[in-house]
Amino acid sequence: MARPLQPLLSREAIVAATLKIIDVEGIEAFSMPRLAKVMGVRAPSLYHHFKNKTELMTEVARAIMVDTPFPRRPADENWPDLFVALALNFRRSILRHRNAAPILLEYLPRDVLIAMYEKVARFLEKAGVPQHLHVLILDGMEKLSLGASLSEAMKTPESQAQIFPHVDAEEEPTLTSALAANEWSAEQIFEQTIRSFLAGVMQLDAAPRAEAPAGH
Amino acid sequence: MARPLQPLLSREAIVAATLKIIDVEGIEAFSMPRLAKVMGVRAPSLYHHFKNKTELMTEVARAIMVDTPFPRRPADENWPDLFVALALNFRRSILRHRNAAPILLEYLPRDVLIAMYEKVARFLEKAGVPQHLHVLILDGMEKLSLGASLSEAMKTPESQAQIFPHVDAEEEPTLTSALAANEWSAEQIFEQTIRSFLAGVMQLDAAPRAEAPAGH
DNA sequence: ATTATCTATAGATCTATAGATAATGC
DNA sequence: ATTATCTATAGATCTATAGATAATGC
Repeated sequence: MARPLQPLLSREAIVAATLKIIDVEGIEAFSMPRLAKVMGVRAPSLYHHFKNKTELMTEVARAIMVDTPFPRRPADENWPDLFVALALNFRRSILRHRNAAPILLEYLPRDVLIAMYEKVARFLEKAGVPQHLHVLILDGMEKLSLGASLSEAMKTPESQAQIFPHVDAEEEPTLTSALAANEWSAEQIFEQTIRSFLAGVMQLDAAPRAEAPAGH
Repeated sequence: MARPLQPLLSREAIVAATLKIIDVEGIEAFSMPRLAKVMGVRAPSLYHHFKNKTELMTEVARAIMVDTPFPRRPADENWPDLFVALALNFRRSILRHRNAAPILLEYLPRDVLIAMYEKVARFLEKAGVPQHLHVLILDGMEKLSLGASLSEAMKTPESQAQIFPHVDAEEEPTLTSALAANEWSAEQIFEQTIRSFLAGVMQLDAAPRAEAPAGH
């Protein structure tokens, strides 16, 4: 065919097709020839749009995170709600493409996150949260969101319902009864964890610090 | 050679050699022929000890986690110290083999973790931490430890010193000044995050709950 | 008989480049 | 001249199995 009348490929379409293959067939099903076949072209044509597979995967990881919605800002005194909402959106973005979790780990789009954190830091400032806590708060939220989402994403379909898979009532009686006493779903635990973390961080400021006994 | 006088291979030695290749040359350098060469045998001999690559990788992930030391138990009233110590040990285990992080994500040895959580749950019970909080505490610690360790492990050598890589002072002034105001190293933030989370969880119990107004 | 190696190899890919070709836009 | 496809292919692997072989242990 040589050059077609209308372009058959675009970076966006290639990224979308890549995600679709990974979502449906899993990450090991992906290859450039497989992608080409899905898009009705030959593999070398893909290299006209991406210089190599790494560049494509970088873009895929970005696509997973980039349209995580930034939540409506709550009233200043309810600032923790922003984190709950943002963390849940983050989690939802990752779980929408759970098969792609390893790609996200490898190609985590730092710049996308950083742009969000700048917005959040501005909000924290406006809400009167002491500046020396901002990095702790942002980093903690990132780690919790990543840990929760990635480990959730890697669960097998069978173990998706359970908080902790593979617990044996005989061998782990205490843990088994703790699980029975737990009142929350995985998502509720996630929310509660974020809220507890933030509440604990604020205690740091309420209590006098070694370097600066008075509050800020 | 056919059967040698002394066995050349063992599961332990194969796992150790696998980790060494991955540690030194990275995950993409690993293959069964490469492993065989390092061990001075031919690739098919490896299949006498592991039925396939997945079985080997499962064992590798297990080896990374399995000798995470369980910390000395602190006095009951200092129970959060157990989590700080355990989380740091967990983190250290992962960072000892940072190139293997993707394998750990894919083959997370649930049973190893579960055995630890049973021990921790027993300690929490003894220390008088309300049972309905145990799962929240364990899950939160797991997510924080995983998120922090995996994202730390994936950092490039250049960005390992920074809390947030790729922050631009022009584009992210608020975040930049928050970073300047941060007093902690990555490890200190990690410890502080764990402590804050646990402090926040305990507030849940101090405050009356909807279902059960009084404490437990 | 079982164990632990080997040789040989099926069979399936993959990534990426070189260079041809035809359509497009200046 | 540039763009977007194609054909052809170099070149490098990989995983895993079948079946041979020789040492071991009962």
